Amino acid sequence: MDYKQTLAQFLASDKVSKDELLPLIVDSDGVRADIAMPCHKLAAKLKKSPVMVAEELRDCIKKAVPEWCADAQAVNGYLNVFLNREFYTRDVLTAILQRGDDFPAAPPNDKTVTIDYSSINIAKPFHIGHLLTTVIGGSLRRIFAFLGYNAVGINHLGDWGTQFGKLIVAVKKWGGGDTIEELSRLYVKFHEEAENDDTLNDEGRKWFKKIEEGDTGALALFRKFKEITLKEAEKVYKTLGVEFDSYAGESFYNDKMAPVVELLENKGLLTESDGAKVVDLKQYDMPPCLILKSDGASLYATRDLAAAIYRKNAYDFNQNLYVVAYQQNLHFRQVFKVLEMMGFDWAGGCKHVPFGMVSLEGGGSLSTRKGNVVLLKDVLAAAVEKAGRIIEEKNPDLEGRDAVAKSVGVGAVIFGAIFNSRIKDVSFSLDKALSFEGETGPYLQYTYARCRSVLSRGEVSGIGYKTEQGSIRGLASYQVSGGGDVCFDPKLADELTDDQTFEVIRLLGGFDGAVAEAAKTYEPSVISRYLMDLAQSFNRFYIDHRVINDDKKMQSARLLLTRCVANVLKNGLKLVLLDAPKKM
RNA sequence: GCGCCAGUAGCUCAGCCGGAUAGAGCAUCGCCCUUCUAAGGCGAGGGUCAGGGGUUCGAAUCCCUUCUGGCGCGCCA
Repeated sequence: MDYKQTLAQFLASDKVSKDELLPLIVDSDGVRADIAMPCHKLAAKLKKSPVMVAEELRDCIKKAVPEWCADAQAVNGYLNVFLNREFYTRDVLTAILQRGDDFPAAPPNDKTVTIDYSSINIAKPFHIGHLLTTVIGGSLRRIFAFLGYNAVGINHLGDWGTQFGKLIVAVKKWGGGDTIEELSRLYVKFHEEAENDDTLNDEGRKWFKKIEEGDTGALALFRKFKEITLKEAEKVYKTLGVEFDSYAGESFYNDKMAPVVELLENKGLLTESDGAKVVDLKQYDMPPCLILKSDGASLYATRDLAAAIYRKNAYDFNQNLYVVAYQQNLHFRQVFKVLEMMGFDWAGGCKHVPFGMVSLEGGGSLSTRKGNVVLLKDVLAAAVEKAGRIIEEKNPDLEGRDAVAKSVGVGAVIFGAIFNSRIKDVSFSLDKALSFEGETGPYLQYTYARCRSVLSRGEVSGIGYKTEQGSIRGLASYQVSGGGDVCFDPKLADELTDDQTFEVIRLLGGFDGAVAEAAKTYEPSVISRYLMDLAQSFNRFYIDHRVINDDKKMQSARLLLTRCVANVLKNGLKLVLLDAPKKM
């Protein structure tokens, strides 16, 4: 529903092309105009005054007012255009209703995007530091899938390294290690003890070597750690609604790094430096990228190179995204540059999607080694518990209250993580994570439930609805097209033209733009913000406009609008991982 | 020291590919449930858009610079 396009097309002439005009046209505030064009740039080009240009364009519209346009004015060098509200309303509402209650994904576009997110470490607890990458990545996966991409979610597990040797030492010495909590305690204890006893570290290294060599005992323990961790993590993923297509992590790439090193060698990219093998990046103003340690062992970058190449071969991606904290900015710039130097033309499709740092309120930093963590499952449990209490208080008879409490509580936590731009640092506050008022997930869910509540009444008395049985009540002349079970009667549009109502409709028309923008910028928050605007606007409409009333035509119009808001909210919420309960 | 990122209301943040009066939420204060869910709505107060230059008809937005904060800069990931 982008009428800027339409306007640009309309105004295009042999003097100015559509493409020149389009970037000049802006959304306006709905009062001075719906869409507007400051004419100063154009005036300079045409060597006329902006006032004159605006007037000429206005006259051009006035001469033959197109059906989508209501009025055009020239004010101080601005061309102000008002949309024909009825026309716009018909356009927008019809399109939304045709998509049905569950918007279908766009047809496949033959493009693949791989997304690396969450990427937890084995034998470490799932804490709030992992929340951002997990939900941002999970949301991006849904957004790209919705847009018709083949979206591949990859959990690049941290399942390799000396820490597993250390854990084995701890298990052998102190026992336990059968649950994630025990593993986490052992990990902390090990580091405490190792402070005074360095031989522990040596033993840890020895045990890790055994894992590498395939020692059955060591391997069995290692696998157990992995199993325990994944089982626990999968519970959290299920709660969050986050999914993966692959769990290929560090251990998966063990046998895939040697060929990469060889390739680097053959291309003459490796140089020796203090005993280590590096790729020099001086000409790109970056420090060298370490490929092999002086003892010949591989490094982080080596693994990421191997993983990127593997992903290209396995998935043939067009875009390869890494949802990883911004601390690793330099690392990814180096890796991508090395890929480019290796001659992979797809290196440009690799993108780091950075996000901010999570710290604990009061200044503490998260540290697994010190045991200074807030477990995600605890936060989620607290949120669900609180949601349950509120339901108990406000709506004790609610059916399925446990499920609703879960949707709302979890929704609050997820939404809190996905509402701000990725790049912002976060000081984690439980109070804020458990906030259900104002700009929160529950606010959106509440608005949706409010819509459903109205609709459940409207379906009894309204026209314009398909009943449960499938007949269309009072709609003999209406045509149903597309996937929706409801259609919009064009005659109803004149009931929805007041400012407050039209503002809701304007916002409804912006849904696809918001989703596209979110994908383009890898920012799920664009969608969260959009939904917030829509919900706020609907709530204002709701307070001032009674939907269920005696004027059946007006009621139908408002019911259909409410239906559209509900559907956009529900489908938008899905893209940012939130459920939309019908009642709460 | 060098590099990257950030600095907008008391707090958390939108707005940043230049446009006409800088917007939300939280917090504070005051209103609105005998009509569709008050997890809601309305109103009030609160801003040198970190400071200073510059470009432009027009700058929170672009450029330069200073300050403040975060992060990174070789054998961890």
